Amino acid sequence: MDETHTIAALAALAQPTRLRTFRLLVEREPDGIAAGELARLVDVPQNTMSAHLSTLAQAGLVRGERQSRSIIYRADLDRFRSVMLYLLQDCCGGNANLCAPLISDLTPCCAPTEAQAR
Amino acid sequence: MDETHTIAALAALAQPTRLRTFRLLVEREPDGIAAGELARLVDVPQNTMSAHLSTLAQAGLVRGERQSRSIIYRADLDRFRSVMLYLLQDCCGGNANLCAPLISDLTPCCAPTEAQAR
DNA sequence: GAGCCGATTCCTGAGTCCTTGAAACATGCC
DNA sequence: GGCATGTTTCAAGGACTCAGGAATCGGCTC
Repeated sequence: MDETHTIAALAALAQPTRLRTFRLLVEREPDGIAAGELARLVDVPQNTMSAHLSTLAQAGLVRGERQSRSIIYRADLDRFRSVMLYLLQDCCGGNANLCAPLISDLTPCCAPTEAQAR
Repeated sequence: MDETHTIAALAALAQPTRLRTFRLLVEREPDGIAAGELARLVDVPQNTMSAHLSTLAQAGLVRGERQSRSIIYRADLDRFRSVMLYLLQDCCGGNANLCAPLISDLTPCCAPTEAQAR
């Protein structure tokens, strides 16, 4: 994950329709949602949604897969996680105070299990 | 932290000069850096930097404080952290798999101490 | 093949962002 | 006051973004 990719991801998420869309897709992992249903859920025309999905896809945050007539979109959690990590990296390189409270806030809801810890 | 503020923060960071500037400020917490020195470090004209700093300030990510002739800018880590939390919230609300590896990646460098844990 | 449906592509007008020269403002020092 | 320094504000042009109507494409069913 480098600066260019991070900028693309941030720009992709810095737009109400796209942020909502992406959050819907994160919620619905790993099932995904069809493009048309996304348009309905977010209440925008299909072509508008298509343009936004293409932005998100270009940023690597979502991926679409054709399934008969529909195209099912899914969030790429790995990519999203690495964007977050890139942004939080600085804290490791000199400012542990940034991450520590964040981890504290995050841990109660979904602490890593033994199996997941590396 | 609501959607509007999050969008503003993401848009503010989704620009190379501003992202670099913000990361410099995070590194240099809690000392801060003067506007002019930031312009020199990032290699942009002073007025360009001033415009970017004003965007970052409007998003709540940085704050400037006059100190004699200079204006010292500092990153607002609390604000930044709450943006991150907003983005990661979904994982708590339905998708623990997103956060767990992130916590694992983050913990080695800066685990919360007893005093900081809530 | 004909028709339909889901999705994308093309296009265009309106709006916003980025940059930078020039001007203005604030502060400190003589 | 006069001047230098650090910073912001103003204005303008070029580039990019967003939304949605119209046309097009791909795939299914009959």
